[in-house]
Amino acid sequence: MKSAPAHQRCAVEAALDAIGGKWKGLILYHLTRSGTLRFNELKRLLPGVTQRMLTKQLRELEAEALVLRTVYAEVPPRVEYRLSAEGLELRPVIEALREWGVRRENSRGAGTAHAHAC
Amino acid sequence: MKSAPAHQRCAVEAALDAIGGKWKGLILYHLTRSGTLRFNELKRLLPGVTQRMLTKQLRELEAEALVLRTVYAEVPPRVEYRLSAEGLELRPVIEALREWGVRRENSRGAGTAHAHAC
DNA sequence: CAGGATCCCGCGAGATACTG
DNA sequence: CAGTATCTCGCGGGATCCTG
Repeated sequence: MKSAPAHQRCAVEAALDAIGGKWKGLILYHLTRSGTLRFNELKRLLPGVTQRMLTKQLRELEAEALVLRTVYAEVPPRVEYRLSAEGLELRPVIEALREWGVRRENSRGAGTAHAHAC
Repeated sequence: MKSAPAHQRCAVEAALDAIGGKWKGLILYHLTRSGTLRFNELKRLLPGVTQRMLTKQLRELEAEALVLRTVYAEVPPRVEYRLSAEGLELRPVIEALREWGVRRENSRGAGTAHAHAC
């Protein structure tokens, strides 16, 4: 737990603290789409992320109880990540954000073609 | 021609790029609530932000066409910030985020009293 | 009041090597 | 495969001073 700055935090501030990390938004987005993802699957979906950063972001999301981590005692090891109940409640937020992004994308390059990789 | 990163950016990625800065979420939130805010008003609403950072974040939001900046030729100078039409369309996102934050806040400290400063 | 210009430091984050 | 452990560097961002 982090030391509170003794400042009256509003809900939006707290929310942004929980999901505002560099890769957290995208991680949550991909988990809402895929349901369950292994470490390397997630890594492939996040172009440019390093293992170190991905691990760190996942650990923080886990600490916020937004993401669940399941380790299977196998060889080779398998670790799966999925949203917790609390994390699933972020879906409306993510969906609204996605819709905004799509509308924005369309109203910009009004003529050009659009391919969606994700 | 630029060397293409050859990576297909999705709408969510682009959206997070636009509003993912350190203070941008909170700035947008306060602008949705207040409609119009002067520089120092905004600064007071963001505890811990420095002028430098606030200026930088506002400039970036302006460059993304999410925030409009109006300068009044007065003495002392007055500068007002408000959301553009495109920025206003973020309201559903921000509102969904706020609701999530409030629900989360309540389900955590289930017994304790809650005062809302903002 | 609303910034711009400078200086400067810490740590965020990349690269690499190693491991259960 | 899914991570830790180190070392390292750059720049994000704070502090301070100046100005229209």
